[in-house]
This record gives sequence, structure tokens and C-alpha cells, in this order.
Amino acid sequence: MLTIGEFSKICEVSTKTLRYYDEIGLINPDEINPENGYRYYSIKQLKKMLLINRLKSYHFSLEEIKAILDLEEDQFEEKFGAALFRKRREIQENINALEYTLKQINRDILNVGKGIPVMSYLDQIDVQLVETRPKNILYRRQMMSREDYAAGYGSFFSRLYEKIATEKLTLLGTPMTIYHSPEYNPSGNDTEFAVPIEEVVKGTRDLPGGLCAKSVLKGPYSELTSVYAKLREWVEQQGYEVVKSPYEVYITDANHAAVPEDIVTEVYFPVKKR
Amino acid sequence: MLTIGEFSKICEVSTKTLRYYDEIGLINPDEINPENGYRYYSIKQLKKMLLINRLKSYHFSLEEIKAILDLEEDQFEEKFGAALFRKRREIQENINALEYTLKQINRDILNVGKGIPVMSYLDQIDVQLVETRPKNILYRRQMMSREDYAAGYGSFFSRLYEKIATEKLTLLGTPMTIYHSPEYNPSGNDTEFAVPIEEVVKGTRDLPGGLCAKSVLKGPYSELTSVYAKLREWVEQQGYEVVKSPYEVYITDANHAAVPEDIVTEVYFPVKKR
DNA sequence: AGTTGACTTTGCCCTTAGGGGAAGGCGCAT
DNA sequence: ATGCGCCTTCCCCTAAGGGCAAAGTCAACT
Repeated sequence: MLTIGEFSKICEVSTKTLRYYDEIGLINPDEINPENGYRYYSIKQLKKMLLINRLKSYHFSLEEIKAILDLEEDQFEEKFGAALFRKRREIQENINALEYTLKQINRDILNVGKGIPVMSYLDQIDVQLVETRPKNILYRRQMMSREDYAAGYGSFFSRLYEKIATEKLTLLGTPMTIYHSPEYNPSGNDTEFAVPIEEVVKGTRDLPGGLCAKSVLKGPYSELTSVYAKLREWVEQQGYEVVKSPYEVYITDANHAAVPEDIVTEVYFPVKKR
Repeated sequence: MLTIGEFSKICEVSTKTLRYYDEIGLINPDEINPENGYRYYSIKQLKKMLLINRLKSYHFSLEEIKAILDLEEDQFEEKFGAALFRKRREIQENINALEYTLKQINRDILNVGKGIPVMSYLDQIDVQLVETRPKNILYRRQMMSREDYAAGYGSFFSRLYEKIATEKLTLLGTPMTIYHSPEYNPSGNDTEFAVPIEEVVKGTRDLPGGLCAKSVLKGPYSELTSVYAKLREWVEQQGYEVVKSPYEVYITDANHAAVPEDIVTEVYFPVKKR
């Protein structure tokens, strides 16, 4: 039997950590002296502790590790393998996100080097007041959660396009997305995917026209939030108010554009004078 | 002037977050009604808020962001550029670490697929009792922090090799590292880099021989902690105790090995019977 | 046998970047 | 006057422990 200090040195884990793991039931001492509360670990627990450390280095949370350690013998291999697969994918996604961040930082470093203020692109965004015409749209409306977003819009539009193809409908413009949720909600947003077509059939509706504040974004979607902010700022300052759900029109196909700088997106806020 | 709710919608930031940023002084409302404590933001603050969001997406902590926002006008460009450079390097290191983790997970996935228990390599580590001969070593001893570790040992040995070359000394073996800190301390460890040579000159000392528990690791250094654990376990179980600082001998040059599996490292624990 | 120093116990507060909810006060429209 | 939505502060919660303090315990040395 080893005292907590001896075991901690062998595993290269602090005693504090061992006490915490005892508390959350991740690894309990083999024996506790009931008189003085001293924890005693057996050398057989070394392997378990080293496995915990390894899983920690794979970025499993302690909760996930506990779930793995509590697996039944006969399910262990299968479920542990699945957990490793999941974690590998998570890490890969993490790497991808970081690489995207790197790209953006590099763009900013270039700009700063040229003496261009980082947020100066905000001043390039300009807003116009336009009168839109009513459209007949083929739509599909649903709640979108965070993950659905990541999966990409393409899959939702492809269903609409499929219908257009099979039913020989007439396309009248580029795809668009209408945001019905009044504010952003991380758990899910009421989102409508639509494509303007000629025929009035089941699954289409009228998108009324009217006065809109409009901005055009040339560049990656990551700057969309700035465009939204600019539009809201404009609406506020010019004494208008938003009367219907804002929407985006994708002029350029994102998959088609060679560089993100070529992507063109229009953003509309239906407004009226206050 | 905008209420906190209006400003929060424009920036797509929760009111909770805005109040928190006010509290920590990251961005304060332009005006606070002294009678009822209502916060009022000006539309001019939008740009600042969007900059904060951008820096957050670059993984700057709020503290770092505060430091950037508080920069003097005339230092801004220079220091902000430097901060971006630093952060870029941090992210790059992060990516490298994650890619290394990916490799390790992949190895484990392979093993699990073959039905080999993940920690079974522990049972392959065997410990022998050996009698070492005293050596004359050229050494350099210093505190090593976490970052020094990451920088790699190579740079420390190269100084020793340089001395051997310029003073025409006679090399008697491969490099070694002696760990004088009794336990691992993240803020710094007392570490001695050494190379055995023939001549007794300034900067050399005697490394006494004696009874040692010894293990040989074939594989990447990431498994060294397991080897240390195994050795301590053995020492404990066989009724010995560690009497001097443990050391490692690098048989294969890590930079020279094509695959990490070819790296051979010996670990020694000077012991005596208890 | 007594003392000392090293070790162990529990308990409390601290960290990041806010989220959730309660209780009470305010503003605006009916 | 009343209701509804918005605003305020206050308190507790997160993950994985670190730091520190007071008090109890163990083992070795005198």
C-alpha cells in the first residue's frame, strides 16, 4: 500500500488531483483508514492512473474518462474504439477551425503592415434603400441548430433544387435564406431556405416586396455579422424600423468561387419609416 | 443612445455579456442614468464591440483584449501587430500539438482494432538491476521551465559538443540527462545535461557508479512517464529505495531516427536495498 | 518518552467567460 | 390603473484543479 504522496510521485500527478479524482469517483484509493481518513493506493492502480493521463492528453474530459472507465468488460473494446474515433474527429475539426483562424489573422497582419486599420472594412460597407418586388418562392422552413449550421447550407438547397429538377419548374434567381428568429439563439433558429421560381405550386409562397435596407457583401461569410450590425445601425440612425424578417441572397455560389473574396452576398432588411 | 437590449441585438452579443464587459472595464456604456442605473450605448461603440468579437475569435483572452484596447494611439499599430504575431505563433503551436495527439490516437485505434489493450505496452517494460561504472562527464546544470523543454534538448547538448570539438576532447558515450528535482515542478526543474568524456578538465565531474534499476525504452519520448512509473513501482515492490538522482541515456539520436519507434533510451534509478 | 519535521486531512476561496434565474424597479402603451 | 416587457443587482453554477490555512498523524531522532 502506498500513501497518497508516494502514489502521486509514481504517477507524476499532484496529490490535489488525486483527492479531486477520489471526490468525483474517477479513481478511489484501494483502502481508506477509517480512523484518520488517510488514503492508501495499491500499485495495481498505476495502470488505471496512467490510462487516465493518456486519455486526458487526448482531450477527453474527466466525465468522458469516467464513462470509459465504467464500461462493462464485454462492451469495452467496441465502445472505447468508438470514443477514440469520435475524439479523433473532434480534434480534426478543432485543427480545421484553428487553421481557418490562422488565415484570418494572416489577413489582418497584412493589413496592419500596410497601415490599414483592422476594422476599416466596416466603413466600406454601405447601405442603400431599395424597393423590392414580390417574388414567388419555393421554400423549406425549419429550426437550425449550431451543428446544422456547420453542416452547411448546401444540403438544404439541394432538396429544393431536386424538386425543381424533377417537377420541371422554372428557376428565377439565386438561392436565399430568411431568418425568422428575432434574435440569435444558440439552441436553434427558425430559418427558411428558398429559391425564387415561376410556377405557383405546393411548397411555394409569396415573398412580399417593399422597402428594404440593403447591403452587398463581397467576401467570406465570416464578415456577415458586421454587415448585419451595419444594417441595424443604419436603420436605427435613419429613423426606420425593421418590419419583417431579414434575408440573404447568395449571388455567387460559395462552392463555385475560387477565393472567398469573390463571394457576393446581398442582405435585405424590410423596413418602414418610424 | 441605445438601451442595452438594442445594442446587444445590433452586435449579436447577449446583454449578460455586455454587463460583464462593463464590470471588467472592457467596454463601458457611453452613459449611465444615475437615477435608475440604466446603461446606454452609443452607436459609435459598435466598431469597438465588433473588434472585441474578432479578437475573441482569434482566441485572445478578455485580459489580452483589454490590454490591446487600452494601447496608446501612437503605439497601437506596432504593439497590435506584435500581439497578432504572438497569437499566430500560439495557434500554430496549438495546431502542432493537436496533430501530434492525432498521431497518437491513430496508433491506439490501430491497436484496439487488433485487439491489443491500449495500456498493454506497460507490461512490456522490464526492469533490471545493474551495476554501473563511474563516469567522467562534461556537464551543464540549470533550471528548465516548461518552455525550455519544448525548445528541445538538442540546443543544450550542442554547447557541450561544441566545447568537446574546440578543446579536442575525447567522447566516451552518448548524451545523458540527470534530473535533480525530486518531483516534477511545472515552474522549473533542476536538470543536468551531460556527455561522458575521457579528460578531466574544468566543467567535468565524476558521476559515481553503483547499483541501479534500469529500463530500456524503444519508442517515442511520450512514453517516458510510463517508464518512470514502472521503475518506481519496481523499486517499491522489490524493497529498494532511490538514493541519487535518476538519469536518462540517449542511445539513439532522436533527430537521427527515421521513425520514433527506433529511438532507444535507457533510464537509470540509482538504488540501494532498504 | 518526547520532540521535530514531514506528511495528511478537510475546508475555503480563486481561476474563465459568462449562463440561469430570482426579486424588485422602470418605461411605455392601453 | 394596469399590464407587459425591459432593466437592475444579487447569488449560484460551470471544469479541473491550485493555493493556503488549521489541525491531526506518522516516523525518525535524541
